[in-house]
Amino acid sequence: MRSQLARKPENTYHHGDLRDALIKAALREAEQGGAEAISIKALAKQLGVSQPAPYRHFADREALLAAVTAEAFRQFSAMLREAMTKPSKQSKLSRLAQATLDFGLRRNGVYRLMFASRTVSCAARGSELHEVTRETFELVIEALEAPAVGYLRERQALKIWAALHGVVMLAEQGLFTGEAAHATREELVEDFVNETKAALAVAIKDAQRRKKAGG
Amino acid sequence: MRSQLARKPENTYHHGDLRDALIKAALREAEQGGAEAISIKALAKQLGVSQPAPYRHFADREALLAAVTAEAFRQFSAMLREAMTKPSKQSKLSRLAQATLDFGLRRNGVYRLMFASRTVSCAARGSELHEVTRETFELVIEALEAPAVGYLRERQALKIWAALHGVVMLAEQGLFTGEAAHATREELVEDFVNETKAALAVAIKDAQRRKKAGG
DNA sequence: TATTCTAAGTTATATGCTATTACATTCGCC
DNA sequence: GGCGAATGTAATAGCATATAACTTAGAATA
Repeated sequence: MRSQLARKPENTYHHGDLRDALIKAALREAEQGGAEAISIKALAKQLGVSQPAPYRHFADREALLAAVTAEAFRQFSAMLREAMTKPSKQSKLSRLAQATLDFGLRRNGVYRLMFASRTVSCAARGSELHEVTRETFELVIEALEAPAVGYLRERQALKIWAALHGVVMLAEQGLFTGEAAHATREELVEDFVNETKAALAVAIKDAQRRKKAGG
Repeated sequence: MRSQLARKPENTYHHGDLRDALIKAALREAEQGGAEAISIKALAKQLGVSQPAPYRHFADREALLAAVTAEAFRQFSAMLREAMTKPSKQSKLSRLAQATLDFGLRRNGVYRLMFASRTVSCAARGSELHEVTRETFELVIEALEAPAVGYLRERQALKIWAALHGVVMLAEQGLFTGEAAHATREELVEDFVNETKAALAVAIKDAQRRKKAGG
């Protein structure tokens, strides 16, 4: 590893860290146009290597996309983690929700790469990509700040996670910009967050009462 | 218009209805692989016309995708309408929700084409595509079977719509198949439906009470 | 009915991307 | 210092989008 730079130093045969540079550059390209915007050829040119060089590091385009998507999930997780960690008056869940919405709208193309492409759903169990998606979901569970009672927590995590993704999707589809949309994305997200908190509180209290009565 | 068939009759110079045949064939291709699976060249071959023939009907690939997506929305709307219309013990909203989930999972590729591609978000206001997406959303509002009180109805429609899309998305990502997912998609959808009904009932009663008190 | 205009098709071709093959260079290890 | 593996390059095949120039059939009208 001679270089951490995206661009290859001049007059060198070997790039130094082409694999990593490819992933980073591809992520930049995906920022706007999603997976479609990622072209092996264009990346190679951009990084100053020959067109087939990337194939030394990735079997084919799909493999590159998988690696890029995994990196995107890591960045996403890091961002969520940061949002959850920083001191704030708001709850962890609220901050996670806002961060998700923010990521989905600001980094539109990357978001589509992560949640709306065939790449993820085709990821084999045990693959790097499959792992990072699971790890991200763990963060959602953590954000609930609730004890594990049966699978109540997982269920609520799935629900709020689904709702958040739905809001991002509709926002990108333009359903919030029409005349009929007299609810902001932020309002809806806060609604979902509050409903989740309420449902979780009720369900857990209920489950514990039942347990006490039964034992 | 000599022919409604997908395939061109033999020994004819003109196809007869190539535009329509292209849209239908493209939709078939998208069924599995989404937008990526749609290739102008392949479609032309399939329909027995020369490779550039489609360009007589669509300026470029994007234009074809837009038309295909619009057709997909029409089919989707028709399916929702049917689900809502048929006699059943369940509420309209419940049936719409189940139909949406069903469509999203069965016709995965088409669903991605509709809700997860750049095509829709780039559709200009007033375009055919923009219109059909709005019409579909009108169905959701209708399914609530609630009177219009301010924008409460629109707001709840947006919420349930978002939630449903989120469930489809996570299901396709495989978050429901892991060990941690001890909630079925159907359960979650029914949860969302019930919450929507409850919230709507409360909000409308509340608004009407306030109106009576104010007047 | 013959003519002519236009819509819709054809062949040929330019350009860009993926991917493979065969060859070249450098790095790291012994 | 030499050798093998890793990592690059050049050349090329194959497929997709898109355009240009030409051709045919259908329809509209004199």
